[in-house]
Amino acid sequence: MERPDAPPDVVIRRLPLYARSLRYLLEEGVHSVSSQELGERINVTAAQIRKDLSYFGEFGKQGIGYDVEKLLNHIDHILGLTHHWPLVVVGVGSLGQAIARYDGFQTQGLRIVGLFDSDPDKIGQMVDDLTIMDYSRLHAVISEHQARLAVIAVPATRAQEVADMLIEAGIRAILNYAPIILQTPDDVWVRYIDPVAVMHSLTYYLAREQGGAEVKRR
Amino acid sequence: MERPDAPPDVVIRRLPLYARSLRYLLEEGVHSVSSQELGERINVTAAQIRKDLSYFGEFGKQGIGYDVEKLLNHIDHILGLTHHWPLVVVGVGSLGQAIARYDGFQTQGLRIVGLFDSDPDKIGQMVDDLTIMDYSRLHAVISEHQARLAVIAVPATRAQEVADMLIEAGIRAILNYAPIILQTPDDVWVRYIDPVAVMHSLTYYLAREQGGAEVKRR
DNA sequence: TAGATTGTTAATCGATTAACAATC
DNA sequence: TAGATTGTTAATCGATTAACAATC
Repeated sequence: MERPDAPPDVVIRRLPLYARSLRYLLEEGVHSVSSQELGERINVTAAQIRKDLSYFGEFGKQGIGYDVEKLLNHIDHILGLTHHWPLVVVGVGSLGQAIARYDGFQTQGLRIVGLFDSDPDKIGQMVDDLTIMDYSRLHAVISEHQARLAVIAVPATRAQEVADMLIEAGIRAILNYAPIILQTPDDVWVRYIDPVAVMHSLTYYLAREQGGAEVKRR
Repeated sequence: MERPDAPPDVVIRRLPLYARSLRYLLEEGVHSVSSQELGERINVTAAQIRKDLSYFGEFGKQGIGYDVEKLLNHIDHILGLTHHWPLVVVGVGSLGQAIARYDGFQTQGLRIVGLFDSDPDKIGQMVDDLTIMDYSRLHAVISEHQARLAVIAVPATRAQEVADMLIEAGIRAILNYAPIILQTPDDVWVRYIDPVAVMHSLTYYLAREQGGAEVKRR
C-alpha cells in the first residue's frame, strides 16, 4: 500500500493564488466556476488546476465545475488559513513599516505580534498599534505568541545573524527580503522576495528587444 | 545549422543571484571562485551553475575556476546591467515609498524617473528627490525617459487599469506588487511579488509540522 | 606531472499537458 | 438524453544531475 505522493512544492505555491482568485469570485457574487474559467483568470491551464487539486481530494462536479465557496473553504483548510498565524517582523525601515501597515498582511490569516529593530532611536516608537522592540525581547515575544513565522527586512549584512537569532528563538519559517541567501537548518523553511533580482531578469529580455520594439512600433 | 537554444527563463532568473553573490565576493576581496564554492553560497549545485553559464559562453578555466570580476562583468553584460534602466513607480503608498527610498533599486542598474499616484493630496509631494505626479503625466514622462520598466504598487482593484495605461504609454515589462494576475499582451513581461501568497505557502507546511515540532522538541 | 575543475553529454527526475472515461 | 466538465492516466516536455573527457 503506497503512501500517496506528497504534493510538490510548485503546487503548494499555486494554491494561495487559487484561493485568492476564488475570494475575488466570491466578492463578485459568482457561485460556480470551471477549471477553465478559473485558469483564464490566473493564466494557468485548466488541466493544471484539476491536477493540482487532485492531490488533495475531489472538490468539483462533472458537467458543473466547482462551488466557489466550498472550494475556497477546502483550500483555506489545506493551507491552514482557518486560524491566524502569529508572526514577527525584524527590521523596521521603510520596508518593514510598509509590511506592518499593509492590510493584506494583517488580514488573510496572518497577524503581526512583534516588530523588532536594532536601532535604539526606533525602540519604543509605534507603527500603527505595534511598538518597535529591541532584539533582546525577540525570544520572549516569540515564545509568548508561539510564533513560528518571521519576516526579515534588515540590510543584507545583518540578515544571517537575525535569521540565526530567530531560529534559535523557535521560528520555523522565514520570509527574507534581504538580498542574500541564508544558511539555515534543513527543517526551517525560507522563502525570498528579491525585487531587484526580478528586475534584473526583466532587463535581460528588454536588452534583447531593442530591435523588436522598433519593428512593433511600425 | 541549428540556432542554439535560447536559455530557459529559470536560468535567466538565476543569473541575477549569481551576479549578486559575485559582487559580495568581490567586496570580500575574493578573486577566484569555483562553481562548487559559488554554489554553496547560494544553495545551488555546482553542475547547475556550470550548465547555466554554458548557455552564454565559456567563462572559467579548468582546474582553476572563475575569475570573480571577469565573470561578474560577463553576467552584467548578459543582463544588460552595463547601463541604467529608467523605470516608473505607480502607487506611492507606504510600499511605493519604500521602493522609491530603497538604495538597491536606485543603484544596481535601475533608476526611478517617475513616481505616480492618483491621490490629489499626494501629487506634488516629494519622496527623496522625486516629485509625485498625476497619471496624466505618465505618457510624457515615460516617453521622455524612454522608460520600458514599471513597478505597480497600487491596490488590486486599480492594478489592471494602471497596467493598461502603462502598456499604452510604452512600458514593456512590469513588476506587479498588487495581489492580482494581470491580463497583458504576449509581448509584455510581467512578474509578480506576492508576499502574502508566499506566506500562505509557508503556513501549509507549518500546519503539517505541529506533530513534528513536538517530536523535535524532545 | 598530479590534482582540480571546467564545459558538455547523457541519464534521470519531475512537472505539465493531452486525452478520455466517468458522470453530473 | 445531450452537453459539459471533472478526475486521472499516459504522453510529452523540460529542467536537473551525474559523469567524464578535456585541460588548466
